Amino acid sequence: MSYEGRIWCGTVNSRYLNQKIELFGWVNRFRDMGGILFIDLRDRTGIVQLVVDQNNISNFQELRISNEDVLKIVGIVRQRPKDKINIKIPTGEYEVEVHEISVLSKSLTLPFPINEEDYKDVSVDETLRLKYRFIDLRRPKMFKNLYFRHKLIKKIRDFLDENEFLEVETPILSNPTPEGARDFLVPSRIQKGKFYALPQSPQLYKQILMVSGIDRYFQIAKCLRDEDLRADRQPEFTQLDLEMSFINYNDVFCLIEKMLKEVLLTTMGLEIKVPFLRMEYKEAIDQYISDKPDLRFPYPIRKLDIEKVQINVESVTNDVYFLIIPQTINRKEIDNLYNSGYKFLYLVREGENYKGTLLKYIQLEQFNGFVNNLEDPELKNKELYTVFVIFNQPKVKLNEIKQVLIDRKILLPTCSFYFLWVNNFPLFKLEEDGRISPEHHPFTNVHPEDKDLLIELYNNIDKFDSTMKSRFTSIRSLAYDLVLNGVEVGSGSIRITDPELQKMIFSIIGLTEEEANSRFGFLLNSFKYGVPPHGGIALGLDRIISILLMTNSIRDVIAFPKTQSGSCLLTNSPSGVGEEQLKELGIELLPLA
RNA sequence: GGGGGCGUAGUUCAGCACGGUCAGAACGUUGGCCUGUCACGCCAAAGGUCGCGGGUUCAAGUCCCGUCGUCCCCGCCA
Repeated sequence: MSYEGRIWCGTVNSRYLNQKIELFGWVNRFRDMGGILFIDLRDRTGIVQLVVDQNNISNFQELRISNEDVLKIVGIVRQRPKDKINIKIPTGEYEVEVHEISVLSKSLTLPFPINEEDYKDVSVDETLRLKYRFIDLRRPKMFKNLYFRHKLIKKIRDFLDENEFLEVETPILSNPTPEGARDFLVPSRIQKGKFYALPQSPQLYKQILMVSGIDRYFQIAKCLRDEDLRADRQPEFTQLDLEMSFINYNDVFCLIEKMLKEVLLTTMGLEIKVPFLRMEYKEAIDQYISDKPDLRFPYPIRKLDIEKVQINVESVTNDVYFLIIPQTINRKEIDNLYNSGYKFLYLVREGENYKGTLLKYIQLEQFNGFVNNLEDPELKNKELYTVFVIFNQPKVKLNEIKQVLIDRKILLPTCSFYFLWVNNFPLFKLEEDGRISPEHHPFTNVHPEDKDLLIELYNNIDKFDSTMKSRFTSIRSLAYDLVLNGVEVGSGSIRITDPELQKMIFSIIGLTEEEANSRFGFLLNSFKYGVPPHGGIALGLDRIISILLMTNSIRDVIAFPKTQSGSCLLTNSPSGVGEEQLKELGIELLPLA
């Protein structure tokens, strides 16, 4: 074998011309021509063609090569004749004349094809792929995904290292974290009846590390949440978790922007514009009906000022909203929308040509004046647009219309990747049962401009009924999300370091001092010994990688993912455990319902 | 917890709405031939309890009920 100077199949080139080399790999395909045998030998770097001539190989007749056998060969790299060059593969100018060949191991016939050509127009059932994940990962596409993931994470580590960050590992056997999801529990054998919780995030530990003066911490951290799965949600997932001292949120934004710019450039040659657009939470909800707008489609839903733009419809009793798109939409699609139940007026302008139901309710000149005054970078060409107007309906309807146009690919994205900061999330949300709970987590700092409001509401909380409690949701926090293509890919905040404020928050969310101390006492205690102001963020790496690689689900960028019911089809986890093991843990199972 | 899709040779699928020559195709696999192929070609062959269980019917891949698996979505979760 040869570790030193190993030559990879996909890298055979002129450097090795006429040299005797040793190659290892899998039989990707073979073509037996009778007296001559061509083998495409594959490793993770690619394919090279081997030529096995019966004149060179003594045991030619006994060779019973089959696909996916593992071979070791020794041979001479040759230039292929001009008319025999295969331009489809990087090594296509060369081939290896085999002098020695040995089959290191045989392979059964694969349960599904992995050759890219065989694969082109078919997608194998994912159940099968997951059961035979070891074969699935041989596919160049899957290897590419894992390779990219590796490189991205390595570059992130390098970048943060250069910026004085320290990677610190925090425990997996842990206590419940304040993220609000269900915990995975691990029974303690030594202390029967007690449980560890697997961390939903390293949140508490990283704040402790700030008290410890680590100052800049990060971790490529496994996070675990016992909630239902989705295409972009796994019970265990990987976050880039980081925390910094003596910073404000702007520092976090700049750091992440700089990091992503550098990392995406070096890993995929992608140039992204920084700084990313920053949008107030309120604005996002107001204009895009979402706290994670997809600004590849930068068309807000806006209120029409009917003082300035008259709409002569008698039945307008409520706000009028409009959506303007810088392109024309044909009649058929508009009819389609209308027939699927959306009620709207519309106007399509194409040069001096105006069409649509809105036409007879407006004064065209006035309306054009209004459109021309819209400050909308997407509306450069104001002679080509479609406007939808609705009234007496929630503006969500207009957003749904936009979504239908996107789904039907009538509206096309204006770019491939759009990063966005959504800033100043509310500090609290109101639960259905009337409780106030943290929108992010209870250590999120209040926005300085809203601190007085918080104190005022807090002082009057006893007088509030449930409807008045909703006033709490108007308090802004120093929490922010990073959004990529309409997907939340990161979340963070500036934390509370003022004990009085922290007490207030616990009190508002209904946590008694006792409960707070039992859950987070160690953190609160540490804050008594000199806590620096700090904040941070966690980026969902699986999601980011999945979006960048444009895979259908995050499963395609995770080596061994779980199915929607939380199973690993490769290992058959989760599985039952024996009586003995349960007994040792002091656990008795209830009968299955 | 709820809604929806899918489940037929090793694989990808057709067949199901209208029950009865419907056990089919392609690729793959196996055997044979072939010294320049590269998705090699040619000849031949094997291969399916139609996810599982029950029901309706003279008759069930096909209709009904249940169940299991998987995928997508809502709830939940950043």
